[in-house]
Amino acid sequence: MDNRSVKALRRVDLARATGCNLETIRYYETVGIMPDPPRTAKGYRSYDDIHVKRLKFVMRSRDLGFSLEEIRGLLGLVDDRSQTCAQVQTVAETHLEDVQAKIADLTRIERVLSETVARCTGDAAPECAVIDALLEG
Amino acid sequence: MDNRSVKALRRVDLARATGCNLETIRYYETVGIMPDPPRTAKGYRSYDDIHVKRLKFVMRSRDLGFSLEEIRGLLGLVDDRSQTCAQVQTVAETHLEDVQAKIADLTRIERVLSETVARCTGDAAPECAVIDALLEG
DNA sequence: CCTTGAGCCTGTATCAACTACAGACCGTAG
DNA sequence: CTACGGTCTGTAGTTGATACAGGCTCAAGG
Repeated sequence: MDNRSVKALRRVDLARATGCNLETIRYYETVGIMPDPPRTAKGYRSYDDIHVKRLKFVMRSRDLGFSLEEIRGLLGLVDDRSQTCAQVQTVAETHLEDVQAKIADLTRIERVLSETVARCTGDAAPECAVIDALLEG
Repeated sequence: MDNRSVKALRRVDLARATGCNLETIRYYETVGIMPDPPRTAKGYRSYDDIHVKRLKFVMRSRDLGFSLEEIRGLLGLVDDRSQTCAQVQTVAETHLEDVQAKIADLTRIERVLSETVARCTGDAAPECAVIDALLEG
């Protein structure tokens, strides 16, 4: 009988299965993003597929720029599935607006910066358009 | 005789003149971004126009997303003006590339996020496209 | 049986860039 | 005189990890 899918995983296995840093897993446990896993008689952490799934969820969310606070919220909604969709939509839309605001900020910065750099002669002189812009702003 | 321009400023005056947080000024002093200002007989910090100028430079640079490390570098070039332009150009161009990379990242995130949110029905159901995307990714 | 190496455990320190607070002192106006 | 607002220092907290120290355990190879 094939029970690979319920095989107990060590921490290093979980790290390999997800690509997550070993220490980061423990960090997520201490801050409550990941549950404290069951322990073996000797006190070793013992993981299984649900941990792999949850950690992947967390990593994908982090990859999309959700904060750990936001992820905590999303996980709560996953765990307690009632009225989920509308609430998730709110979290995601708020985050989307944050991301769009950041893009707008960075785009402004990019414009100012590239305009300024373009005025740079790049020679060995002590006069520099970038410095002037920063000094006179 | 009008000597407003050389009037000694207290820390709170410097904060008001620049819009910088009071505590941030001290922080910049401890990390060497701002010089330790002269003290009065009673040990109070005493600032003048050069501090205002320098702090404004720092704040404009921060606003453009330069790290304190990068700003330290720029300030060094301002203080010791020899071969400035070419070196400043290098710092600014590297930073510009960082900014562009961040914009690219965030744009990818924005696309994924808005596509996912668009599939959201937003109703009171426990099924949610966002959660599914994060779970199955 | 013993050693070796890999893995486990905990706790603590470090990073950026601030922010905030505690506890004490000072200086001036009413 | 006392209240208020300012100053000083030192230290802790924030976010999201990452790294290391010091010690324990386990499985495989000789």
